[in-house]
Amino acid sequence: MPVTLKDIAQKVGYSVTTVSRALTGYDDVAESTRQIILKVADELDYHPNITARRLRKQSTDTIGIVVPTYRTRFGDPFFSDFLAGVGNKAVEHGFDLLVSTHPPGAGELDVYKRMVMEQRVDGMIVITTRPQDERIIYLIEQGFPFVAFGRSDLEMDFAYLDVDGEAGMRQATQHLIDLGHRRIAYISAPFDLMYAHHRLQGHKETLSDNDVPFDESLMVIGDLMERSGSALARELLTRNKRPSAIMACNDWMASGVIGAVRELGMTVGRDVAVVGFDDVPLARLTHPQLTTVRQPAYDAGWRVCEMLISSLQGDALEEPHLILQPQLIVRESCGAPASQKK
Amino acid sequence: MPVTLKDIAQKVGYSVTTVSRALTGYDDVAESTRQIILKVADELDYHPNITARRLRKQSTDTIGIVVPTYRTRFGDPFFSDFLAGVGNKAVEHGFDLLVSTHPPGAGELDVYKRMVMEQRVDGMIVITTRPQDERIIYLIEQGFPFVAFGRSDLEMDFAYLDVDGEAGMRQATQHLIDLGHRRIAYISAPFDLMYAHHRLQGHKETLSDNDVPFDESLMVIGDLMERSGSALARELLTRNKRPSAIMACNDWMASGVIGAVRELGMTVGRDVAVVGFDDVPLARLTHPQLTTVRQPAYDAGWRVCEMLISSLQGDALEEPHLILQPQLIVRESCGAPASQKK
DNA sequence: TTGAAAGCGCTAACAA
DNA sequence: TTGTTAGCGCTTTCAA
Repeated sequence: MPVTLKDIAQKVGYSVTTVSRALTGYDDVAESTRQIILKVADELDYHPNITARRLRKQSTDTIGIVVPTYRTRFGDPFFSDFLAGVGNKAVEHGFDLLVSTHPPGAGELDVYKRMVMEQRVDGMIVITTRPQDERIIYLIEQGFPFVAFGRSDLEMDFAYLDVDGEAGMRQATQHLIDLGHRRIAYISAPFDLMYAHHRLQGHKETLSDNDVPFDESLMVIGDLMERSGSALARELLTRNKRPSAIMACNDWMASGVIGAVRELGMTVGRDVAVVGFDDVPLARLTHPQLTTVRQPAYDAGWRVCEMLISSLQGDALEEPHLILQPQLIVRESCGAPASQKK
Repeated sequence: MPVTLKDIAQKVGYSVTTVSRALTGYDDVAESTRQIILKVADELDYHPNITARRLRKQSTDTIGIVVPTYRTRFGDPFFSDFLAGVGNKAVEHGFDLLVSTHPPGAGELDVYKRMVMEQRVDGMIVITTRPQDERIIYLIEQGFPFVAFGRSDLEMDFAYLDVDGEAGMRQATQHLIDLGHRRIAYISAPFDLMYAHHRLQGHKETLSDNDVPFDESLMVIGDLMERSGSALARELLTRNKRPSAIMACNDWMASGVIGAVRELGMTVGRDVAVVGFDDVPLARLTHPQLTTVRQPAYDAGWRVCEMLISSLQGDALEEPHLILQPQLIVRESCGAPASQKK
């Protein structure tokens, strides 16, 4: 049986209240009594019952996050680093992290509702935002504290941190154009993800800035998995007028592209340039190493969590809309297109 | 303000007790009253306060897990799949998953103590077990429910699920020997991890079974990261009598080995065979594709969680010591050693 | 079939 | 400086 305040109170002969106060560090307890109480609490190895405290305080000091699990894994390897950042920040401030997974399909919103309505958590972190995001709409309507990783396309205002996908794709596209590429294929993420729009926009604008027409037929949509990257690349590269470069919306699809290029007997970086997005650890391990756009996943998780904790502690966020700048990491998977080299 | 039982009671004119009973599905409530209560509860969008229920029931329906975060990421990419498995299983049974991270260093045990003593969770999952595992000793001493992923080297008995690392390394080593390799380097995991011992044992036994002497100098210890794999490989491959094959205790180090081999101007699979362990998604994406031993991470997480939930629900585990068999996945990174091919 | 009362362990307003 | 009292929202005897 766990030790309670009552046990200590009985042993020291003070009231439960006094014991509580002594242990919580109030200054209206005589130093001598405090010493006795502390000593006994220590002897008995007392730890407060967190549930009772929560009920009384009407707050849980817990942050909720729902991680999409696609088939048998985290939807995106990006999330494990993001989650590490969130977790470390939460621990630092004494917050618990309640992680729920949700296999693909409907019912995602219910997970949020449950966390909110049953008062399991004090605030939530929303990831993989969508243009019309019902989770965000719900949380705003409920007036429930949350911070999103990613923007949305709603009228309503809310706190978020995002990585500037537009700028990221600008850098990447410009890089390819500078290398002489004109026929650039683009493997997008599904457009129900908000970042797919930002990234595509950056891509299009950069083409336009350089007077390269955007060729609709060179844009295809992948499902973020490696297989879809390789399948789409195979299709793109066996066309009559094949692209000289392929950009993918994440590193996993890009690595699939690399595999497909190899299978077709071409050489990445010479025959076809490949660019990814995210800079997950994998990107350094492909051959040739992948040129990609670095998103600071751990850092983003850390800061999103920080924003949420600040607002939970009543501090108005001095900057409720944070945009981190991604960074083009040039490795080996690009190069001047074959035609130029001759 | 959230709706409470009291609100409903007031509205329908019954006592809180009756409302509680009606909502919890007791059969000693008149059907007519139940209907009214259910209707009003629905109208008011009532959801029970989970904290109050927990305090009353003295149980949290929450499972705790502490994920080691090494620098800025999960210590092992393996964990994200494992965690997805745990999470999906927990959700399925209505359990919450409380995830704590712990940056490297001391104080790991304190995270466990806090979860246990403050009664945050009903049971725990322990991962990355060690030969003398203070966390396991602690949990056993406390009589606190837990299931470990991995074995230990303690006198005491406890429930665990493990992957048979010995058998895994047996298969891998035998594979290399069958291909004609005799000088096989072995990059171990640190020996404070229990599985490092099992895997090495499998390796040694297989050598011995095939009358290949174990050469102490060919065994080195890595830190599980890619860099250490490449550094150690560089060292091994620039020796006078260099190994014809290198086995690594996980895929990340193996991918580092592949990189080092390439840098040294040798060819993986022809000059040097490389074998990994885990079969993380990365393994299919290296070039050449990595021959490795598959650990079913998602499945392991799923089943560990299932074991824990069973025992929390009072069912004695019919099989408290589960060993999953890993599977050698032969891809392209091995081959007959160069000398044999001639 | 329903309700009153007690209490899970804690904190906090108020009184002494 | 300390104690009394009340109550967070729920479940569960026990009695009516």
